[in-house]
Amino acid sequence: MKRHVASLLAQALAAMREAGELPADIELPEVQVERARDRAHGDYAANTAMVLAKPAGQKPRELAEAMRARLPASEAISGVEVAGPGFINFTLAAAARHEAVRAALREGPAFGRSDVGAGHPIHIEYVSANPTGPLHVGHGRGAAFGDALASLLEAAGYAVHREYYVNDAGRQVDILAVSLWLRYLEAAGVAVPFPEKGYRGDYIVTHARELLDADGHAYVHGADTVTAGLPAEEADPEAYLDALAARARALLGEAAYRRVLDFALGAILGDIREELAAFGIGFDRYFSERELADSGRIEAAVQRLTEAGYTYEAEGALWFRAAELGDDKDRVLRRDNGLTTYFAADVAYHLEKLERGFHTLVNVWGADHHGYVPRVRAALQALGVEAERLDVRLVQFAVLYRGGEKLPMSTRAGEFVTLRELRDEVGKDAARFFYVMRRSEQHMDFDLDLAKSESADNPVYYCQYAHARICSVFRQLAERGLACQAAPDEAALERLDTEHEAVLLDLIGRYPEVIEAAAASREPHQVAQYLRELAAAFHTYYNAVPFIIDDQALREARLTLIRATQQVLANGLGLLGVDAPQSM
RNA sequence: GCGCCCGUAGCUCAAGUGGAUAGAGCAUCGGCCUUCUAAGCCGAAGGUUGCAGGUUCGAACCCUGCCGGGCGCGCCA
Repeated sequence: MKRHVASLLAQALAAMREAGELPADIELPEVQVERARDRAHGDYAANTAMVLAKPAGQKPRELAEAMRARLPASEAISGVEVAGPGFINFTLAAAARHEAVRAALREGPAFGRSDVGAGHPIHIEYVSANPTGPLHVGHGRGAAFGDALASLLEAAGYAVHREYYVNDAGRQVDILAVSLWLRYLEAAGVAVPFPEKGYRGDYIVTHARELLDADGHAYVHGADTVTAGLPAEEADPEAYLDALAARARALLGEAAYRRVLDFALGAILGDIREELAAFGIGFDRYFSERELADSGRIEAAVQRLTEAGYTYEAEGALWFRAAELGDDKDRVLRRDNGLTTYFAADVAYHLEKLERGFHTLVNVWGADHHGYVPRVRAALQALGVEAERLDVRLVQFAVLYRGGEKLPMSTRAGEFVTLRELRDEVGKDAARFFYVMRRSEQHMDFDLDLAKSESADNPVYYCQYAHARICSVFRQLAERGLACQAAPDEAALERLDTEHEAVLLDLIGRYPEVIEAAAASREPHQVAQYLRELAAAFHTYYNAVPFIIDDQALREARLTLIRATQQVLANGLGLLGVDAPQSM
């Protein structure tokens, strides 16, 4: 519809130029049509006349009037007015307004979906939490946001691939293996002091026992053998930990060490996947950093940067000239000990994604990684990749509140709240809705009490209740031995003449545009915001107007309207990963 | 110190990405009410969009400088 209005305007402009009402030498602007913010301004508004006023050397309002005179007639438009500083406002004909309701019921779950993405392959990476411990509430927001965004892009017609990048290589994984091994020794009765910087969580103890159950005492060594000759921990806890890891590898041998490491990774990744599944999130692929390294792609990526002339050696390391491409400083690709950096792996990963055929890459990262964006951008740029192909969405952490008190959150002290705990407390639906209710870059306060409350104050509850309430109306209808007999296309929607109904009709008609706009700007919160508006409009309607009335034609018109509302609520909530319950 | 993000009603946040009179929900105040679903419904009040300049027909949005908050500034991942 928006496009239809825009094309009418474009035709008007062309006609004006043809008639000599516009200078032939000026460039015609791209016609912008938007939804009128105020219903008193009709349904759609165009600012074309104001944009054109200056180059055309005419007054905006006069220009608008001239355009109005040249507009082709359209069945969908019942009125055109010039208002304010020079807006051209369009009012939809009733039939066009009703079409949205009929389309919602005809298309069902597909209503709101479009093909603007044209099947364009798009890769979206999110969560990607290190496999060294359970997901916490910081990951939760990235998970909810990333998944909603992926669904949104799908709804807009993109071929979406969801991926989780697993950092299963490098030092932290060795520390994980050592941590688990030490807990395993404890479980087997060998007491080795647990290092300060090891992973101290209970989950390590649990999985260590599982390893003992599975493999028996195969990896047991005496406490003295484990610690003999290691540097003092007090002097340098990190160096001690590395020495301990080296010792584990030496004592166990490569195969057994690898077994312990893989067991630890598998167990923790299993926990993570389980939690994500309970959170309603699944990935098309878990991409292993280790496989990336084994495939030689990291070396290849470094090589390509070198061939492109963007590397140099200094202080024993290989550097990438990031500063030439907008970063603050140059970055190390290969350390003086010969190992490649995390950054090098990430360059390789991004290249690999592009080679898989994804034209657009979306990365959902925690906002604490923002300093990392310029160097990745720089690397892609150095390899000739257009900057627009990578979109990094930064997600701020949420601060939890309970009873008006801020919950302490410190990863170092190990007192982080896990996603599991959050879900146990407020439920999947509330958690997911709250997480995506705000713009991702916005710092956000997460009120646990509100999320839990079963009241209209709770936005999730409010939206879900609207859906359940409509279901309930139809149950009531059946109990009275009635059914909505009119097919959507036959319902007498012209009988809907209250302001409440006008608002609902308007909102339903806007849904496809909301999806398209939210996908284009990659902002799922627009959908959440819209759903609150829709639910509010429905509840107000419900309170003001009875549905189950004697006048059959009017009754069925109203039932058709709320059935369409129900469909849109279900579709929108579905995009956000929130259930639309039949009853509450 | 440098860089990025943020600053909107008492509180939590929107504002279709430069449009018309900056909107919701809590909380506050004033009425009503006990209904297809019940935890209510209707209305009012609440603002120099951190401050000061600038850009233009038009700025919460773009530019500059301050103020305040968050994060980042490893040959860690």
